Amino acid sequence: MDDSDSFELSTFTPFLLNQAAEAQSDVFSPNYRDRYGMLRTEWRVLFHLGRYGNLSAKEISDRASIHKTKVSRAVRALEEKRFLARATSPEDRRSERLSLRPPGEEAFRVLTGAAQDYEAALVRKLGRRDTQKLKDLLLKLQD
Amino acid sequence: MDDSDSFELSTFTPFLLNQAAEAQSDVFSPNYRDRYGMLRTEWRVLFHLGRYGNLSAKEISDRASIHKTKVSRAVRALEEKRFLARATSPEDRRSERLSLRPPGEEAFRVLTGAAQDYEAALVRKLGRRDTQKLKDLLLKLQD
DNA sequence: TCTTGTTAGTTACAAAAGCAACTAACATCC
DNA sequence: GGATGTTAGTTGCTTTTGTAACTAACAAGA
Repeated sequence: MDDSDSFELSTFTPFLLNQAAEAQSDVFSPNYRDRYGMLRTEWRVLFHLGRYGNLSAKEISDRASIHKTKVSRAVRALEEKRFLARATSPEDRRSERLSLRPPGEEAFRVLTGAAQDYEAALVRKLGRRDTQKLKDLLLKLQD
Repeated sequence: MDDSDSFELSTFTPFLLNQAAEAQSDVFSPNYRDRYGMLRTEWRVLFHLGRYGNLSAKEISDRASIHKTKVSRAVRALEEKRFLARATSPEDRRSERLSLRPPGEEAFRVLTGAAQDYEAALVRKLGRRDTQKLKDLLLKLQD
């Protein structure tokens, strides 16, 4: 058998990664979608603000590797939901300080709880060592 | 510190998976995008036909877990590139047998080669054992 | 044969993402 | 101070995806 015959799709890592990422997203996305009408990017932005405090859109974009236009739209959506407030930064008026408002903080708590439950279920499924191993490898993959 | 403080984004698996999947796709996608003007779904459909022989759209959809509308559009795009041919199935006229034409087979060979190179680079980066471990865990995640 | 239900594949419309161009604010250099 | 370049964020337009409705073919039971 030649090379192309022996090359199984199930061994092609980008494909596996994509499948796994979509499958996991399908499992978790109902938490933010059904309950708060949020998109994935909105959930990620909310998470960053809740976890790391007030940030600018640029900082979120850099930290989370999300394109600035996606962040811009997510911020507007979260603002319309009254989940966050914007305040022009005094030292640089191009930039805006984003901060969660009480409903946003509440959503952050609920979703973070769901995320922890999700992780706990993952540990039950893969075991603690393998779960950690998976994360380590995924992190290593990003360099 | 309370729970929400201690929950790091970098430990949330769906986020890590998504980041890693996007990063790997950014690395590999130029192979099919720049050279053949293909989208990811087209590459996946091409791969299935090249690797597993003639299939129907439904079979590809099931095997690859790609929604039938995405498969339908990818098949049309590949047809327009003269990469595949359709033939109504004799035993069920709703279904179409899809088969690669010579240019499609050529693209399949080229891209499969690139995929093998990609995997080889991954093994150099993570090591053979860890690469296999990663794949095993990703597969296990999909149940 | 005539319902009733299911399946393969396509299409139409809406939602979302990607990309480039834009504005306004800053920074630097002369 | 004025020209030049850069940065934060937004907007407009195009491409791609998601969802639901649709057609045509099949299947099975009365």
